[in-house]
Amino acid sequence: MTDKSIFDDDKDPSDSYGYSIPLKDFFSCALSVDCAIFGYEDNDVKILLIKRGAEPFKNSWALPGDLMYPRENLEDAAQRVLKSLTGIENLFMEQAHSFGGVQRHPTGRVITVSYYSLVNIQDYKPKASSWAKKLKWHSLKEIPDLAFDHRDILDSSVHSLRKNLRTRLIGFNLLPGKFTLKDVQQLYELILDQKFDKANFRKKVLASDFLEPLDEVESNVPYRPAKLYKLADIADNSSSFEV
Amino acid sequence: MTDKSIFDDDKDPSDSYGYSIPLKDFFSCALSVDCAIFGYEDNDVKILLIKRGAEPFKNSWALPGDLMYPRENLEDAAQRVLKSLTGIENLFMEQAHSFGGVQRHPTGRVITVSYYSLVNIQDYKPKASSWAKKLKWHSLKEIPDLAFDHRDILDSSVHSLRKNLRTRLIGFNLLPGKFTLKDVQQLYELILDQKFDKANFRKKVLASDFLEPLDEVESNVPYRPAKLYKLADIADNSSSFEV
DNA sequence: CCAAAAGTGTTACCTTTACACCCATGT
DNA sequence: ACATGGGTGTAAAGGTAACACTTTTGG
Repeated sequence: MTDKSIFDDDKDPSDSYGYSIPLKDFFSCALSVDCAIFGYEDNDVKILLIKRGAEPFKNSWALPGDLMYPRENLEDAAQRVLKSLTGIENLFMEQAHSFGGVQRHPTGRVITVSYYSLVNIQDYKPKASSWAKKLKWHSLKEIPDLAFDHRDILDSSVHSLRKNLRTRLIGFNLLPGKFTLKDVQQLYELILDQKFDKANFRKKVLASDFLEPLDEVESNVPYRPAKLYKLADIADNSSSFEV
Repeated sequence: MTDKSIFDDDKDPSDSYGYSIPLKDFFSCALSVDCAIFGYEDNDVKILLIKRGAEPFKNSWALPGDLMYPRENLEDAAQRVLKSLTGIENLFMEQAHSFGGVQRHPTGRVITVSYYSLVNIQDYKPKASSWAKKLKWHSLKEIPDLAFDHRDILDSSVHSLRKNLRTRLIGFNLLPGKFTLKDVQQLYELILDQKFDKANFRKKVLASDFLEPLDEVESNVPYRPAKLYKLADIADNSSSFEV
C-alpha cells in the first residue's frame, strides 16, 4: 500500500509553481465504482446487494463495486464490475455522485464514483460471481448494515432516483415487458411515496405516448382483466414525462 | 510518474478473490477538482478562467483546478484549490460530475471531479495566485480553447446550472445585494435563453417570498426608478422556485 | 346477480398566458 | 408635456384534481 509518509507532509503548494510534495505522491489514490441497481417486484422496490467474499468488510453486504483499473474509463469500469460480480451486462447506468472521504476505505485512499440504474427483476437473473459470495435483492425497507459508506451511497442514489423519476422515463425500466396501467401507477406511488388519482394518472401516462397498447389482457384474474401495454419504441431516455 | 508496466497487464481479476495485478498498482491514480464559477455582469453570464502558468497546458486557459492531496476530502480540496488559484474563499460549490477518461491528463491517470457555483461578480475580486498567471471572467459566448477536457466539463456545468436554475434558488446568488425585479428577470432570461412576460414573472417571483423589498429605489436613471429588493433571510438552498 | 377492479366523463378549480393599461420620474 | 421603463389588473385558455359513473370479468 501507499507509503504512509505521503500522508505526513501534505503542505500547501500554492506558493510556487509545481508542488511541494513529489508529483508521484499525488498518484497514490485508487478509484472505485459502486453500482446501485434498483429492481421492482411484488410491489416493492429492491436494491441488489452482494455479500463480500473478500477483505475488507468480508461477509458484509455491499453494493456491487470494485476498484477501477488504472487504464480503464470510468464507465467501462462500472460495466465490467457489475458484470463481474453479478453477471448483469450492457445495462445503462447513470453516474450519480462521487464520494471522497479520506477515511472511507481502510486499505488506502479510494474515491468512489456511484452509478445507478433500474431494472425489472423478472428480466434479470443476476448470479454472484468473482469475490461476491452471495447476491440478494433487498427491499429498501430493510437494508442491512452495509460495507464502507455504502449506506450513504445508497441513500444518495435513492435521492437521484426519485428526482429523475418525476421528469424522465426511467421508471418504466423497472416494469416487465408487458404491464398494466395499474402497474405503472403502483410503481410511481411506491417510489415517490405518493398516491395518484386513477383516472388522472391514466390520462397523463397515455397522453405521453410512451406506451403502446397490446392486443392482450391480463389472465387468471378474478375480475375484469386489464389491458396490457408495452413501452413504445420511440420512447427514449430523453423523453419527458411529468407526473 | 506511474510505472508504465501497470498499464500493460490489466487483466480480468474476476475469477479469483483478490486481484490479478498487485493491489498497489491500483493505487496509482490522482484525483483533481475543477471549479466552474459562474458570474453575472453587464447582462452577461461569465465563467472564471485562469491562464495556466505550469505544465501541462502551460499558457492555456483552464477552469481553476488542481490535484487533490492524498489525505484531503474532495470538498476540502475544491475549497483549497479555488482559494489558492483565485483567492475566493468559503464559496459553497455543488458537485456536478466526474470525468474519468483514460487519456484526459497527459501526466498520468487523473480523474477529476467538477464543482460549480454562482457568484455576483461585484462581490468578488478574484486575483490570480499560485501557478495561475492570469485570471479573467470570460463571457460564455466566447470561450477560448481550454486545457485538458475542460470544455466538456464547462459544458456539463452549464447544463447543471440550467437544470437547477429552474427549480432552486441558486440563481439569486449571481445578483448583487440589492437588485430590481428586472435584474432577476434578465438573469433568468439570459441563463435559460428564454423570454418571460414581465407581469407574470414578477407575480411569480414575488409570490415565492424569496425577496424582501427595501425602502430604496434605483438612482440616476432617466425614467421611473425601480424598487430594490434583497434576498430574504429565510430563503435557503432548499427553497424551491419554479419559473 | 354480485363483487372487484378496469376504465371513462364531467365539473369545479387553479394556474398560466397574453395583453392592455396606468404610474412615476428625468428632461 | 413626453418619452421611458416600472408596475398592475383582467380575462381567456389551458391544465389539474376530485369524484361519480359505467363496463367487464369470475364466481
